Amino acid sequence: MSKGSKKSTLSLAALGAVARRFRALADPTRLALIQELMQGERTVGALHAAVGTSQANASKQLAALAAEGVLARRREGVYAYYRIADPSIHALCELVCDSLARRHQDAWAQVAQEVGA
Amino acid sequence: MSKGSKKSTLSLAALGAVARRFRALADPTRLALIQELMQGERTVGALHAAVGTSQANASKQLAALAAEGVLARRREGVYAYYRIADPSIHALCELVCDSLARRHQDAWAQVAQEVGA
DNA sequence: TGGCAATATCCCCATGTGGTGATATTCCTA
DNA sequence: TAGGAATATCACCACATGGGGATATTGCCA
Repeated sequence: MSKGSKKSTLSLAALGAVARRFRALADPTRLALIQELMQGERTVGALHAAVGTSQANASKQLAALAAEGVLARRREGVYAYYRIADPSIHALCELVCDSLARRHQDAWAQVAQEVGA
Repeated sequence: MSKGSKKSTLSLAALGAVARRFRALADPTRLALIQELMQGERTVGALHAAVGTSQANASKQLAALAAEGVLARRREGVYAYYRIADPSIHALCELVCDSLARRHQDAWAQVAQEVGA
């Protein structure tokens, strides 16, 4: 079980940590919250209004993202301002979006080819 | 509901697709299978032995990853060879690993600072 | 201090899903 | 063609989790 010997083989614990990070991003509501935060710091109220979910759910999902280190929270009086804490989030979402776009493009091309043939 | 006017705002459907892609990577067993496949094409038998899960579960998880476009399958007689179909997987995992490593490093630094103070 | 607004937490439910054992399917070979 | 090995599928269970309503907590202001 000593993991460090091989060059890039991760232990089960490390795989679990990576999985939890991915799981934090594996929900449309949380992605919508993150997308809103791409434009800058926002309060819980503004976020739950923009995303269209309940205040309770927005607070819960934001807390989950903050617990995973994806977001950071700042208190200012009654307001709680959330912001993106992990700069890699941008690159992650871009990578996935590009991959999905290419996949859809390929699917279209294949359909066109089949129809044309 | 039509929100496509802004430049980089994704629709709910698009967010769902991105979420499903992330969800495919949000499991330690599936990540272990992918990690094994980083070294090249493998059969289901070799993968379930290397990862340490049951044959049924390995087959199910591999099928799920293939359905999401992450993996591709090739039949050769009785054997089913799986391989990584989406090249962005490497970059995705590297990004997350680097981010987690930096986070742990920062946590250590903070502990050291608190102890030293 | 009383009241209101913003946020977090608690309880509950419905659904999704990882895992397993048993079974079906498919293909090779003797 | 019969048997066996590799893979996929099915039925099922246990559990995690997204979501909502109600409520608690906190801080501001009149």
